[in-house]
Amino acid sequence: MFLVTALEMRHNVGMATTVPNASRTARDRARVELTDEIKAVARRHLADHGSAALSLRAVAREVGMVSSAVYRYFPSRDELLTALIIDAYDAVGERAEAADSASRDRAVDARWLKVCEAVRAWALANPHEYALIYGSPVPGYAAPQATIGPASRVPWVLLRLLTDGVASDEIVAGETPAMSRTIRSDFAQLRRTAAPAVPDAVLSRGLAAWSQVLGNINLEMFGHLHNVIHDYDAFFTLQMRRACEFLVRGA
Amino acid sequence: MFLVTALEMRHNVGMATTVPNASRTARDRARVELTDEIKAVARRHLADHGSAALSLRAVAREVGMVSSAVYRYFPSRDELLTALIIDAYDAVGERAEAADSASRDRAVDARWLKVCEAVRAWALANPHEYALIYGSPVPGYAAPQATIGPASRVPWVLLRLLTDGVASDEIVAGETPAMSRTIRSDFAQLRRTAAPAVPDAVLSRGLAAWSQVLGNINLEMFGHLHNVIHDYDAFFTLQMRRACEFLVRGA
DNA sequence: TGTACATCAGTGAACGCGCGTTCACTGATGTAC
DNA sequence: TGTACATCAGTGAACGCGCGTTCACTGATGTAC
Repeated sequence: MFLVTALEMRHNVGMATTVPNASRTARDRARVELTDEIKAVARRHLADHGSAALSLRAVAREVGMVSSAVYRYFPSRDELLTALIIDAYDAVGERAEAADSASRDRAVDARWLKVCEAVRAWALANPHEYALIYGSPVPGYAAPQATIGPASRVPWVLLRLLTDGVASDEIVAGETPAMSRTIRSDFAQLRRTAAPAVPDAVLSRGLAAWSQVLGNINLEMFGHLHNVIHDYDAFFTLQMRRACEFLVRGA
Repeated sequence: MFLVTALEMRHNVGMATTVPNASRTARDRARVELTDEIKAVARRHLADHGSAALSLRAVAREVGMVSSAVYRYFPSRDELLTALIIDAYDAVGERAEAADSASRDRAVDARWLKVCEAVRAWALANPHEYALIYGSPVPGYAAPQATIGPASRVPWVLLRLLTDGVASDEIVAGETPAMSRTIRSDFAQLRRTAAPAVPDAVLSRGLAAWSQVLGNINLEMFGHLHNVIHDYDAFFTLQMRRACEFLVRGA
């Protein structure tokens, strides 16, 4: 969970997606369209062969270009990967934000559940993009600064839910477990950055709930529940419901 | 979490590791040693370049063989990968079992915590082997039957702890959440296979605790807590302690 | 509005590389009599 | 114990493949006057 401040967020969000009508010349429009097409084809290749096997040449071939032409759009294979990673974070972030605002008038625990289910639904629909951002990192690839903003969108939604829930007394502080000074200071910084007035105990339970979301999705998608659980939908909802309840009740 | 019955377990466990003195001829001993050396080198290459980039030729070069010679030991690159996966499952399984038996005389929640910490310690010490088995799957690679036994070792330890805890009343059933018929039948089968007399509520909480172990390790190892949490050791222990308490107390 | 120049997308050949796998072979090690 | 034969590890050349990236180029699109 990367985190940036709200200001940085506003600056970063949406920068990765295209800006359809801002540029007017035919050349500019063609450039935007082809950039998108390259990314779309690359995304499909990701789904077929995984991120490590993503090949500029194969993508170029399918787009109908000669391989060197792709370099007019992305300076290297890694930059293309970065673009895909940013798009993936933005896509799941958007789903989470949409799920949150669609349930704006409901209780905080119900909204939390909706957001978690939106994340899972996106993951199931885009397994390789999910693996790209939440699975094992691509070997030899270091995520650049530009990914931090998009990567923060989901955590941001969750932290705002915690903040709202604490403010409205829908989330109770509960017992504060013993914790070291370093952890308390980490939580204090998190509070300052993104979750005003949310007590340590709630932040801790919030992170636990979030780790359970990703843990469950990983177990499910990477086959570790094979032959154990058969109705994944129901199982996920069951687990998330309980995690939610624990989050808001603190016990 | 794959699962096999206890009988299959006994049959599978240890089959992947070497059998030092069972074979006597110089040729056989050399074969065992070289097989191990190839795997050791391959493991190191895994750590350097990731599983997708694991190259038979590179491994052969470092072992000091010509590339085709490796085919005397592994019929293909995928079989070598399978061997590494089995070894990884066996390694983490062994650590979990050792942690469990080392704390045999303690309370069930303490033992659970020890097992979780052993899994994390192994993951931190062998990040790429961890990614190999609990990260995103290797594209184009389908795990064969032979991995199921070793993959079951850790879940097996945890399920036995649940069974013990329920038997000794250290784990209380707690409230049983509403769940669908399919889920109840999945739990019933799990109970039959591996966790006699453990009620649905406890199985459900147990799976939640396990998903939290993997969720936390993923968040930590794959960089999603970067700049948020600084003392990962303390954070993991804090989260696991709370997960444990919830597991045994059921609320 | 028309022209001269600048910008830029896309081409095609080339560089140098590493990969998995097959195959016929040599020579050392093991086995049966 | 010695010999004839079978087994098997390792060699080296070859097959056919795909990769990322560079480079000088052509021709179309855009811009300034």
